[in-house]
Amino acid sequence: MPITIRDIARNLNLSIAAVSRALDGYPDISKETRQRVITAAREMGYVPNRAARQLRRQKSDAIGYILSSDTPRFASPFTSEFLSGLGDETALHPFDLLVSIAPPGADAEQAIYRTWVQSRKVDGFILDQVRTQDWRIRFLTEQSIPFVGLEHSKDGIDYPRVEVDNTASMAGLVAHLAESGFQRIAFIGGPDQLVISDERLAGYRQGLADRHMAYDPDLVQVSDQTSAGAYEAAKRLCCLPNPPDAIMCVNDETAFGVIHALHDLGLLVGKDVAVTGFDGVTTSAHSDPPLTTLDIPVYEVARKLVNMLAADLEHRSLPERRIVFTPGLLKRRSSGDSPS
Amino acid sequence: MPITIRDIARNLNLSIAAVSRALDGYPDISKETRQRVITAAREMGYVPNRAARQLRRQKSDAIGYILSSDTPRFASPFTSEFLSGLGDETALHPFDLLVSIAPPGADAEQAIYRTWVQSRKVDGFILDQVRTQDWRIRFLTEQSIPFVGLEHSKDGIDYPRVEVDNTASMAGLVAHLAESGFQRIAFIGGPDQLVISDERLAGYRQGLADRHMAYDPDLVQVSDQTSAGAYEAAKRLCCLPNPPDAIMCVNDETAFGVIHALHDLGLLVGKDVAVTGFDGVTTSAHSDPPLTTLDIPVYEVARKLVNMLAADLEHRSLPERRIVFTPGLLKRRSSGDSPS
DNA sequence: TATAATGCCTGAAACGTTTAAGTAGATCAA
DNA sequence: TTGATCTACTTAAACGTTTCAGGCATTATA
Repeated sequence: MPITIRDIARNLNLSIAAVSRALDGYPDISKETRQRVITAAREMGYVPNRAARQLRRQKSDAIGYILSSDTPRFASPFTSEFLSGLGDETALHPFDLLVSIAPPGADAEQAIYRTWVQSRKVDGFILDQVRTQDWRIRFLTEQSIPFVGLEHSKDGIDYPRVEVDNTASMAGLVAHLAESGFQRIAFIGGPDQLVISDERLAGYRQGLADRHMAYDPDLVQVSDQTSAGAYEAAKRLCCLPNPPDAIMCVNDETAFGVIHALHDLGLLVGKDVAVTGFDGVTTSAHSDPPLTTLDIPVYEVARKLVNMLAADLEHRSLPERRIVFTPGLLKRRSSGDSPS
Repeated sequence: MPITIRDIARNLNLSIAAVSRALDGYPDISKETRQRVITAAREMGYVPNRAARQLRRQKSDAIGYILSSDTPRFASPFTSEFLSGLGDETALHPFDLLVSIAPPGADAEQAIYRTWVQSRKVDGFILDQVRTQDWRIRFLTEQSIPFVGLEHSKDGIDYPRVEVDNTASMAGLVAHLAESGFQRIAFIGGPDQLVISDERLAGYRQGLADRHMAYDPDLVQVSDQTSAGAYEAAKRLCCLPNPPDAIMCVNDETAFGVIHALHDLGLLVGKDVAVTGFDGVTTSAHSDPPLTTLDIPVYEVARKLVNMLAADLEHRSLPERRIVFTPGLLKRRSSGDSPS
């Protein structure tokens, strides 16, 4: 039987209220009593019962992250780096991290968010894979549940968030490919509700325009951010009468699938066809060949998000409600650069 | 304000007890009443308050996984595949998954397990990175907290677990290297309290003995399962007066560090020096060159563990208290095999 | 000296469930 | 008719906290 506050009270001949207040540091308990309580608590190995505290305080001291079904898999390098940041940072705050997966289907996703909100399982949410129109953002705003997001939806709601400068950096990457001599540049995007798909595609188009290169709709494929999906998309591109000599991808995972497909087609990646990713996951440095990509510090981004949410939940004012990261261009062999 | 059982009771002119029992399916509620309750609950969007339920039932419906500080990082491929399995499988059960990280130091680790147990944060634990003498296993057994583990400690306690046939498979891998013509085989292990370090080293030694190859203690390095640590260990090995022509690693992460070091030393991996890993994480297929490794279905293993724990917590009897996986040998270019 | 203020503590209610124990009313056996 | 047995509920206590509203000394103020 775990020790309760009542045991301490009995031992010290105090009321449970006094013990509770002493532990919480209320000023109407004498210094001396507080000391006695604190040492007794430690000696007896007291740990507050979470459920009781939650029930009374009406909060859970937990933050939630629900993997969207748009996210390929729990195990994708992006997700794992992201989770890693979330986990490491939450550990530094008095919060728990609750992770789950939304079953596929919009209804199922709504159900799980609703349940978590209603059952007060968590006090706030971390959102990623934000969509241009995102019901989650409207829902949580309505319910006044704190949340932070990676990327900004177009719902016209201002929430604490981290953004990546997708458009400009993609345009820059187009320029890099063009300078390396690649002429016919394709793009494989993700599900098109996603903000990143939208913005990265926009950057691709802007990059082409900047260099006065023609935009060919045949060269734009929609995929699902998985390497399996990308494998198929790449094959479709290579079957075109006039196939591309460069394939830009919405994320690294997609790029890995493309590289795989090109290998299978006997094409030399970085020479016959350039490939680029987006995210700069650590494994991108170890692919064969190493992947040219736009590096976002995923781990840091995740930590920042937790930080923002924690500040919000603790009613500290946020230093910045909006943080913009500009990805760094990592030129590697997949776009023809010689090994460093 | 979320809907409570009390709101339903008021609406239907029933006692809260009746509503509670109706929802829980007790037989002393008439079919008809139960139906009314259930539909009302659905219509009103009732979701039970977890904290209240936990407090009353004295359980949390959550299972815990605390990353050991022996684990390199949240973001290692092994961990992420493992987490992925845990997450996917818990989602299929009426449990939450609570993940945290033990701060370094044995005391800090004890503190977090104690806190989780005492505060009843979770009903059971998943343990990995099991050590030959593992206080966690003794502690949880003492406290009668259910848990399952990956690998079996030598504490003489019988608990539900998944084991990998480390020794035999490592011995087999030695044979494969020897057959490929590698003569001087080194081994980089992990922290030596770990069961896997122990058993994989034993397998290495047995493999040498099987082929009547000499065991040279200089060729055995202890590292920390990270690629950074392995990088250093590999350099130490290569500086020996009589350096190895093959390096076997306790896990894939270690192998990645070794490959990196060999690249930097200008050695050709798979030709000058063979490298092998252990785990068969998905990224091992995409390293440069692809890694020869012993494949454990990490994802499946994690799911099995959750399954076992869930069965235990739900008082279903376990079909098997001990599951042994035999890793498959993936021969790839890092040990000299030509690309398939 | 009466009254107010202060310091330090207690009692009791509340959070939303679950569950043991109790109770009307109907049914049934003798 | 009496009492036993069911059925279908209700009452109330409990889980371990937090917190509101006092309350009793002691000290300060008028």
